[in-house]
Amino acid sequence: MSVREQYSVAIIEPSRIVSEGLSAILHDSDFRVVRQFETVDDFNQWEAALPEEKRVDIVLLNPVLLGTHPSQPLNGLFPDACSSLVAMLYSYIPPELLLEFDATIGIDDAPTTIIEKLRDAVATAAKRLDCQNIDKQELTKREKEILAYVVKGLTNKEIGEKLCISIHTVISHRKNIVHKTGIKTVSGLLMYALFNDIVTADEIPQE
Amino acid sequence: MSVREQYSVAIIEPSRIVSEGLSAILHDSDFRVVRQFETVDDFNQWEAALPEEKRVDIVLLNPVLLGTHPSQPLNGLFPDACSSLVAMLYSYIPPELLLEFDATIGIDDAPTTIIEKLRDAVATAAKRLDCQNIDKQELTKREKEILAYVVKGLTNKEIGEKLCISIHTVISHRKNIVHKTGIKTVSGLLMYALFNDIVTADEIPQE
DNA sequence: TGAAAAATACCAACAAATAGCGATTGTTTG
DNA sequence: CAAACAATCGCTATTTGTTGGTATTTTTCA
Repeated sequence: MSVREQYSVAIIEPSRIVSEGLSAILHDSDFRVVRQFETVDDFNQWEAALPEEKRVDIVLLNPVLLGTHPSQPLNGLFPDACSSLVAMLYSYIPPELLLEFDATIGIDDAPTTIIEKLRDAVATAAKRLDCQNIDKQELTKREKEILAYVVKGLTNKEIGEKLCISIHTVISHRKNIVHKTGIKTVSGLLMYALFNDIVTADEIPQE
Repeated sequence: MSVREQYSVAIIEPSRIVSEGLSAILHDSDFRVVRQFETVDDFNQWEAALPEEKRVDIVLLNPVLLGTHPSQPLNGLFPDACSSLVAMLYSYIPPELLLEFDATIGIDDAPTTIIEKLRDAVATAAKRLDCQNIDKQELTKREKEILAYVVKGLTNKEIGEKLCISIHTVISHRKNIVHKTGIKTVSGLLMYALFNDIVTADEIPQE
């Protein structure tokens, strides 16, 4: 995936208006919409028939299509995480469902904003690939979730209550996080979390 | 605002369904919905006529009523920030618009979740008031020195050894730092230290 | 379908941090 | 001078985190 290349985009979006609008906006950019789908199943069917190297660079997906249940379909969607996943938002989506997306586009975003966000998303995906290849050990989804709460300053007990798991489990996850990253201090973990897009700076309570 | 008090709530929400639903859910809690409005103007008119001490504890507001323009109406809404402001979300709202809210309620939140979030919101508002009253003081040179070591991940004992002072002194300094800044978590302190040029990012050990 | 990985849960002993107290010694400053 | 502040040190009690285990259930995937 070189820098000056045109990036291919697939849109999975139930609303034709939104779908067509996005296509129009991306028409004059270096993002090329190769196909539009109305359901995840349609997309999966199409994608399955594709050779590995013809996979799209970006999948623009409306999270409502995933239902309220968390990330089960997502894991199946991108086993190798070779594509960048971007959420198209115009109805309320619980924040925890958005964790696995590389970016989110709002219904009232300006065209320039949208393109900018897509650029960020491919960069994030590229970084994620690097991390997978280079990094010794990637954190699991659950571990990232725990880490996010840790650097936000919640105690183990609070995290356990929030995720409805025992404090022992939280402690176990923390042990694994420390072991995998080799980072023992909260400050170091915060830097790691910021650097790896597990949290953003504005999520850290300054009070 | 004592602990066992009933908190008064005003709802500003264009959808009657949502508005009534919230009222019903809060009916059996210690939150009392005193009035429902469909526009911000309606609310402002009502609120203006109220004596200071009769202001509601919580304003539950649908952010769509604020338009896409950022927080101008919000500042006017609560000049003294005596109330807690909670967002009612069921359509997409740009994240930056949600910064000034003490909490956000999603359309699919369970009643217990809603009540929990409202409780958090009043706590946040109370803390915000405290911060405003005890206006922030500057840290002393020694305190900054301690803070630098804290965010670098040294323990109190290590800091004491490094500076050739007792661990009790370190603890005292830390207490003063927490009290002056109002920041209790290491992550928050790191952000503070970075923001105030007490440390730089590359000084934070990522191991 | 069977093995591996991830998530879950628990224990015990120890280390570290926090809260709430007080107290002494300088230094600055109105 | 007296008051305010900074820096130092001390105590007790309690909470929270760390470390190094073991073990079960669920999920994933080849």
